[in-house]
Amino acid sequence: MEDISHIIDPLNAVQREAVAAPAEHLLILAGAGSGKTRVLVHRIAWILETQQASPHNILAVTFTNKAASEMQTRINQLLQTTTLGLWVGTFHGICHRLLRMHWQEARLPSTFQILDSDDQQRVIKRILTTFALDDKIWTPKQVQQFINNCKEQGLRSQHIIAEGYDLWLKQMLSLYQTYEEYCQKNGLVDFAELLLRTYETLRDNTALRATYQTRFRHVLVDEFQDTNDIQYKLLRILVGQHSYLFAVGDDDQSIYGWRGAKIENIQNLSKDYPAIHMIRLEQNYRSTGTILSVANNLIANNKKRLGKNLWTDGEAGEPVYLYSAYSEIDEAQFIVGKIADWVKKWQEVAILYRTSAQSRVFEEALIQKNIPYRIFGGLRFYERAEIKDVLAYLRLLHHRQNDTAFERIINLPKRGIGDKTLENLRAIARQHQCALWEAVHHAINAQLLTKRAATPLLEFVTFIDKLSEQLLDCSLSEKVQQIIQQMGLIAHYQKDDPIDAQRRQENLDELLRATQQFETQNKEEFDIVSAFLAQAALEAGEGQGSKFDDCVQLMTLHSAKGLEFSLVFLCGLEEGLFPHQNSLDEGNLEEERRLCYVGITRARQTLYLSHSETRAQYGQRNNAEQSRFIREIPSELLQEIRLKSAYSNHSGVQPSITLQVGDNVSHPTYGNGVIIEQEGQGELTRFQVRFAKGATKWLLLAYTRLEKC
DNA sequence: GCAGGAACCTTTTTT
DNA sequence: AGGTTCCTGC
Repeated sequence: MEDISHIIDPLNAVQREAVAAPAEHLLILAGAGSGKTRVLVHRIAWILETQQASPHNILAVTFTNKAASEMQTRINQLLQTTTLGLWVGTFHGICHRLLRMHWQEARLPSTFQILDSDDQQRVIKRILTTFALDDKIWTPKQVQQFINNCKEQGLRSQHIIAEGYDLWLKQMLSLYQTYEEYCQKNGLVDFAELLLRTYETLRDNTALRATYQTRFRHVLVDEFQDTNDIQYKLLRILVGQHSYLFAVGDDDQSIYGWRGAKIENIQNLSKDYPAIHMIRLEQNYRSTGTILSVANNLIANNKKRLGKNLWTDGEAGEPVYLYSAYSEIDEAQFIVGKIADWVKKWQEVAILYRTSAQSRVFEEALIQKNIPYRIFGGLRFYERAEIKDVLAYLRLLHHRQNDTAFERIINLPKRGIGDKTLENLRAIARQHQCALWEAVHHAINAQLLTKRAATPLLEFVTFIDKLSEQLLDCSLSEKVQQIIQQMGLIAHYQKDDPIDAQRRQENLDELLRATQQFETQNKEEFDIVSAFLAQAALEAGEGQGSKFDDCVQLMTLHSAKGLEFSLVFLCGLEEGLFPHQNSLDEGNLEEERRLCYVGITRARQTLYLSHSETRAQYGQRNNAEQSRFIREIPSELLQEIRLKSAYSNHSGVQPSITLQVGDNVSHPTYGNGVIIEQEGQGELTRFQVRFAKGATKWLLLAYTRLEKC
């Protein structure tokens, strides 16, 4: 046996127990910062180096591409050899791979295309118009959600029975069925379909199932608490009689219930695999004792838990700070002020918030102080309109029957082909049971269109055919380059929005670079265009290229999962915002609390919590109550930086009522102004202030921060 | 068919 | 407030 000390030695006793456990089903309940990924990676290395299995026998599943690539990198680092045959990937990536290999068994055309959620919505929109339903009630979004929900539960339209007179369900089912037929006919596979189709194929095909059950002797799953129904079913079918499941998860970090993740799957494991061995990783290596204590106290308020208490043998560290701001602008300025004092790397600092809309004020404050920052989330690279435009051309060149691509670019750049003409084309396509591309030829041959519509259409198809022929022997990147140049896309964006055009141009350059890179990395690929398009759909790419290597990180709590920072600001802790009103309405308070727990446990060294007494939302300024999550943290763990001024008698900060009519004042949110009227007494004194910016406001002294100037 | 103004709607996000 | 989609008049 080879020397395996390098795999075992860096681990603590419990981690070692998990990594070197005998071949059996294992559930690792790994608390935040307890070395979850490390255990997974070392487990794989241990299996390989103790020669229990070859790379070929191992399947490791993650939820995000980022997690998958990190795991692959760390495995390679640890083993110092290539691990050919080892499958590490996302659920979707792995299913895509299986379907490409077994398209016949899956009853798919070999050329099936992946529909991203944007494409999916377009298809649904199109179906909805043919149903002629009230579009106020039947929105594409709702239908999309219904279909995806069904698929995520493993249900086809024919499996659902609408009882009695549930007309809504009946209508949804008929839409779902039409959608299924449309996708099947056109060889389209949406994200949920990748999983469902793989599941069904393995379920219905004994030989294939046996092949993979024998092959994958070890199935390892990361973030198990995030699995939904179909993912769980898929895992169950992949793990055969002689295979072992290694599931790593943390019920306290389950924050994706709203998109179908089932915490119950963790409990189901013990039912479905009675012999499963449960190991708890509770020692935290990330945060200070105080931060952990805050996290533990908060999460203890949740009833639905398996129970777990994180501990550390490190220092208690600094207290956790709490700042009560007057407005979200005050909050941002305080936080950015603290960041400006930070002497280590910017990338060690994160501002976490509940909703993306909160990022703006921070952005402005950071720009003002000249601090580099990066906002995560938002539109991702391959979701950008200009990228999707070029890829639609590529799709159409490659596959003239692709209606989704056709519809996207038929009038882009503007060719004078509008909705009416397109509607006619759709009708013709339906009539002849053909693609829109062929419908154009029918229409022109049979003279079904006005000259005004026919001329640009004929021009369009001729041009595409010509371009296609011209690019036949070109490489992927040459094709993309020619599309960008010959279709006049840049000029179109220039006309559309001259300010945005520069950025779009840069993105297109980036796309070109990505295709060149893809070419060099996939030299032996037979159908490189399809491979590239699939990758673009499955890996939508980062939100924005990191313009700076070292910048402050701004992100929602959801995107912060799995990351850690020395200095963390968790802001907007207000009732209605965090916990969010919608979650409260839907009874999902516990998930919000877990989200808060995730946020707290991101911090290594210093954690600031903040809330604001007022907040501008939907164009209105409202008073905001401090979040219950703050109240659930024992006050001795918190150090308040500025006490809530309103009505607090223990604050020590008396609102000073030395202002009077005629005084020039400044306000952190509205700027400078002059007091023109006064009413009320004591804490309830109100001033009417006319601000230089034009607004005149009544302000309750207790809730605002007016300063004489 | 298209541009520009009115009405509408605002959680989280991956694949 | 801001962004998107919808509607109307040219």
